[in-house]
Amino acid sequence: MPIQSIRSQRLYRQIADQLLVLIQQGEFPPGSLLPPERDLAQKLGVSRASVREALIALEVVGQVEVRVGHGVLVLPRSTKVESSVMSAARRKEPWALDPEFASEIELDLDQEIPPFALLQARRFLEPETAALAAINATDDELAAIHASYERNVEDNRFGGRNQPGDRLMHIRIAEASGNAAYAMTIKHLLGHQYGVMFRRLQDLFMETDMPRHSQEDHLRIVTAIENRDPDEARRAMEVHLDHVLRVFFDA
Amino acid sequence: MPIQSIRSQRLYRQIADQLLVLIQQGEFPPGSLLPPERDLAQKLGVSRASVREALIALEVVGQVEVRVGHGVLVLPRSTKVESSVMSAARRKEPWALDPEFASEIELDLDQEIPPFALLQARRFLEPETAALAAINATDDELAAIHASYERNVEDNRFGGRNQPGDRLMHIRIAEASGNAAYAMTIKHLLGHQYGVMFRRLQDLFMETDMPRHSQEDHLRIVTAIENRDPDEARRAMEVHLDHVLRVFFDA
DNA sequence: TAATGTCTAAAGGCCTGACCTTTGGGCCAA
DNA sequence: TTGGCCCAAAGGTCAGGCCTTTAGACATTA
Repeated sequence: MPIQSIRSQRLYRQIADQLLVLIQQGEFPPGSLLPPERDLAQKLGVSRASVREALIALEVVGQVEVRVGHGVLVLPRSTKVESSVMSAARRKEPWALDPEFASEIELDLDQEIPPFALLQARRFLEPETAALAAINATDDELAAIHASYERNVEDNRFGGRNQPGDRLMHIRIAEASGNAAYAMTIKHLLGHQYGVMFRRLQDLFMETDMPRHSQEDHLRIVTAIENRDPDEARRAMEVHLDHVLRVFFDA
Repeated sequence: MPIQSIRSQRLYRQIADQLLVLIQQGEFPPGSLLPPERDLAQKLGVSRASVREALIALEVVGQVEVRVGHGVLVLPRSTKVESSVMSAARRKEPWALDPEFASEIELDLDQEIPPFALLQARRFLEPETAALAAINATDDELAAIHASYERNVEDNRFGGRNQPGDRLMHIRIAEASGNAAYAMTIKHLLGHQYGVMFRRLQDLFMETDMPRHSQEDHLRIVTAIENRDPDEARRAMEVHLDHVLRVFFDA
């Protein structure tokens, strides 16, 4: 008689868990700010005190940084957290690691990567994911892509420097490709775009009219995917990333 | 002129620090209960909410355990962890994570990915890295690639089921592409090829003459890279991965 | 007598609403 | 431009309340 021990998780842990998931899914990418405590409390249907407790838990493990009077900053995944999480995964599946293998290879997966390298990799990868998305996306996924596009439009309206909607859209497209490996890869690549160097470059090109330009690109991509036109989706994504690369290159 | 940055520590950290000191001084030895939250709040002259935040911080780092309706239990802890917690709290450095907490958090970046998806992604990505490696590899990197090839030959001689040399070679090639983002991505993709499903499929095709076949493929790739022939390297890698895919597909 | 059920004080869990402090951007004057 | 001022927004903290769980005292029953 296997009895399921019911453990009503304390609220702050449930909240922290949920926030972590959202962070991992690209809803709140590293470098962005979480919604204000008050908003979170309202959206989650809990009190602000509980949200604060969750944020403190996340702060203690190095996932976020709370800045007084400013907001809650999502930190890039620290290697420390990553590794302990991975070791947890390992515990679950003992086979995960060939010790001999691991010791030889730098499994330092979170080393800083030059922005240009990241963009080049995306330039190679994402046109393919866009084309696949045009073929494989479910209706839900189409809706998710469109929602992220709308969000990006919002971002631009307020002139936000950090564009969660942008990144979210690229992630949603990869997810819609029907290949989880692509989705994972894009998430990783985007998760890395928050190093110091990237920040500086980003500040630079926000001076230009990149955002509007970018928005037109995005619309073209979304439209192509919704029209189930893989070739056009691929082209549109290529054009978009070429624009981004161009701005970086000029800088 | 060393300027002392004045930073009014947030209350919960001051409280947590003080509690840690008291615990270390034996005021609240491991196994004992802390005073009730309400008492602590009164004695420290702060609100109960702040005390709770401090307790949660201590709980997250595994220093105490909060038992509903009972009290706050002091856990035994190595001094090493304690001190690093305190200094980390001030410096905002990533710090050791309470294993229990970590295991509760499911980071979905480490979700299992279907073997086929992984292979397809590699099929798309690796021909490119091979071509880039043929162009950009340094002499050291060429040597590393060759060494991993030799090792794979060794693996096959002993008929090892788990082929570290194989994976190593693919990683070395990606590293030699001159783009750290590709290297990281390949490492991630290969790091995922140890799920249960993959293992089973692998066992299957080890029955075939795949290893020898694979070794020929590898030689062709290595040779092309060493000859600085990107097109041939790309083709060779495509052929190799098509072989692998074929075996999987038949299974 | 021993097992079982009931009551209750105390402890943590959570919420509401208020007020304070810090931050950052906009605005205006020097 | 530069500097100062103002103000909205966001986090920091507090007070007090009500709910839920726990564990032990106490009463009940076989």
